[in-house]
Amino acid sequence: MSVKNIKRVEEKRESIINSAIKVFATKGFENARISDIASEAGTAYGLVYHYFDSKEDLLKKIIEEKWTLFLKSIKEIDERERGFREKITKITALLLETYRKFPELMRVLVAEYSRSPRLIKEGMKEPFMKVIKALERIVKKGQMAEEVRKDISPMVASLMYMGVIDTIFTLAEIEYKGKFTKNLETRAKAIVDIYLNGLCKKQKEE
Amino acid sequence: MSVKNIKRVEEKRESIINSAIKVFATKGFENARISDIASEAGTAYGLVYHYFDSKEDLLKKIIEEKWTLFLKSIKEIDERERGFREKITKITALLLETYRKFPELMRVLVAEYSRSPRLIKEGMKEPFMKVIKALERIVKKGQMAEEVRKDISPMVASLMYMGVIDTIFTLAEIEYKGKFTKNLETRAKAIVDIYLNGLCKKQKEE
Amino acid sequence: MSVKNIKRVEEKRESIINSAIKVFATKGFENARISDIASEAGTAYGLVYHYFDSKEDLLKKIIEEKWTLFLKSIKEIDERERGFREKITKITALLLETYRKFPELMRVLVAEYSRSPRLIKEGMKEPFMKVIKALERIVKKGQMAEEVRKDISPMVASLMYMGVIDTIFTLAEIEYKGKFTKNLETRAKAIVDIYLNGLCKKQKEE
Amino acid sequence: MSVKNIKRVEEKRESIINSAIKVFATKGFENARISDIASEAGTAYGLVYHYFDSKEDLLKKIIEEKWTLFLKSIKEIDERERGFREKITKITALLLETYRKFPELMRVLVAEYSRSPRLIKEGMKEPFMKVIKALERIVKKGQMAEEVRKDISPMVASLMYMGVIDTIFTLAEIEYKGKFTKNLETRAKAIVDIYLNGLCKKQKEE
DNA sequence: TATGAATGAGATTTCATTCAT
DNA sequence: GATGAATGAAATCTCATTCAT
Repeated sequence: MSVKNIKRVEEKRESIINSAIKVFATKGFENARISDIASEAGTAYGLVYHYFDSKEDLLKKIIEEKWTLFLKSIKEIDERERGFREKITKITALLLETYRKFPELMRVLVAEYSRSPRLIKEGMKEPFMKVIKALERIVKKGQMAEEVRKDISPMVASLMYMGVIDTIFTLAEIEYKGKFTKNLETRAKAIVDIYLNGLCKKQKEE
Repeated sequence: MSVKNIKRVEEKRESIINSAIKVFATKGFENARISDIASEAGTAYGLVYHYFDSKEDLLKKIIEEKWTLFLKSIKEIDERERGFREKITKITALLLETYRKFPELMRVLVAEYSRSPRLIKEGMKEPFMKVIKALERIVKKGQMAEEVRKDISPMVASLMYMGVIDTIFTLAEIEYKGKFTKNLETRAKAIVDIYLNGLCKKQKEE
Repeated sequence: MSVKNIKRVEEKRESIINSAIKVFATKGFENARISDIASEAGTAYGLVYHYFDSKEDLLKKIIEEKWTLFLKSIKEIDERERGFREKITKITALLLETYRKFPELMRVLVAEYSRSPRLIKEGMKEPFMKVIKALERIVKKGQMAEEVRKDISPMVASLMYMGVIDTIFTLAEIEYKGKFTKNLETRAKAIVDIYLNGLCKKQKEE
Repeated sequence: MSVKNIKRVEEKRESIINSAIKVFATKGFENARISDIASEAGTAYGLVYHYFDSKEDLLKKIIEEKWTLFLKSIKEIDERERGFREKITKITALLLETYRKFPELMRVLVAEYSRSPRLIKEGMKEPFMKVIKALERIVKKGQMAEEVRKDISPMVASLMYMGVIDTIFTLAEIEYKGKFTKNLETRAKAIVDIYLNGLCKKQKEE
């Protein structure tokens, strides 16, 4: 096979993945039809089965590939940035920027973890859990640097960060119908700020 | 119809609702079959259609009825308790206690809002939004009493509180397989504490 | 049982029959639900089964009872009137008048014979065939009186008369939406006139 | 797709249509099951939904396609033949010949108009009404040529012609169980003759 | 690779009918 | 008589997946 053909094949696969993301985000996994995805990608539906084993496999590959990309970026941010606040700020900026560009992608990635996790088939939570683990390491370093409270388990702090991101996207859907605006960005920062500094005013005696 | 019969009918309806909650929580709405719900309730599947128009109607009624109960309790707590922290603590205790007793119910109620809201059919978000509105009033009072930061919009604070609850249940699923333990309770409190006081240590100069 | 009760029972049965006629005419037999008929009659649907064995039995009884009434009237007209034309005119007037008063009834009676007759369950064509037989006798007398062509079999002439009636009702439905008007009456007479005198002008040499 | 494949696909579709005609004619639309049609056509029932949207769509397509064919033939006859009687004779011959070859088809086509027209879903009466319109033009020309009575509206005359056809098929069902015989043909001609020349003897004084 | 015809398990929903009260 | 809860057979329709071309 020529190099050009390999590229064309890769493009086709990519195109199916992107269509699947759009359809999964719009209709949800159960209501997404392979034929929707195929026609969105401009191919015959039979072709989907050349690249993926099944509809579930397609979702699994999306989750795996995309979370793995984030994992890489998160690790890079962890290495590059100094303080915990800076790291969280950068990671949030990355996720928001991705949402701005590919809102459907983020909806799929986050929806698929925040649904009742027991429903998630084996092999789909691993990529997400790796991200949690990476976040845990960041929290731990923050605790060692006396920047983060030590009475909170890193796992809990990480899971809650993902909840924060989920909340931001829920807000985006409810109030902004998925459109990214300056206003939304401001509110997103406020949500992260609650996570970091709390909703209540500092109590004097502390 | 005799009083006894009315009661029996009400029990049957209740029994179908409870079975539906269990099945929706276990398999998810899309994968729940009416026949699962019926056999769980010990009735013929046709009977489900005596009480509910469709599977979707069944979910809608559950969401409506149950969130409405919470709405009532939240309003009572708002009236009874003084400070913002006390109110949030009491509401959280109520939700956790309900989770302890009926984990499937809480999974259904929360899952149905945290799904991409666009997927939720009209008529299902209203009850949830009423709860958000009730929380907003609580936040506003907290701001007026100088207990809550005024730079956060009540709507954002309320939505984030629901995200906090969601995170608690996600944790319960991931780490405790849905079983309620003392340990989980402690961690739940920690999560609410982050929401109220922040994850980071207080900065001296502030 | 008191006389009053017998009457009340008879009224109930009548009321169910009339509701059934309305519903059968509106939705067709297959799409008519027993519950439609019952609620139209203002009773519980279970009660229908006190008076009739099944939905099919209900239709059968309607066909039988109502066609039998017509059969009686047709025989009376046959005895009372002299010429063939007079008899046909009187019978047509009777059917039209009934249509004016109870269009649904006529739609049910005629629809149930003009549908592909093979589909009609045993026991439903008998009453209709008795009417055909009565018409045949009228035709035969017309032939004996040299008023009716002798080259047409009475059975064919009778069947065609029913087709004429059917055509009138089809016209009423298509052009007048089932409302009886003076205009419709004029056209109905024209249709019967074609039946009696032909559509074409008389040929001179005949 | 190769030419051969296109042909095979077309054959399959045709085969489903023909099976549907048979089943609709035998059991009636409401009682016809898609699985009956499919097994009659020797395919899986799912395939029916590749070619048609629903059972109703299948009937609609049949009505449309087949009446449209007749419409074409009727127009041709209108152009080719001279007198009104000749045209009616030829059209009748066409319909009878089709009945001889495909009795189920004719039963479906005619049954679907003679059912209470209100029951017929939108989009099904149009093709039939086009035929009526074509017949109306034929009647009008007959009137202009002084061959047809002018006191009859062309619409009424056309509708009645369809009633005549319906009567012929009813006769065929009742007396000949759907088998086409010489005898039936003679009687069919008699029925059309009544339509053209009337059932009664010419009155002398006219 | 690419296509889309073909398959059939499986789900929802309807509703005539029964029957306990 | 009257009611309507309960039953479950049966029908339509969907759609993931296979596979011949």
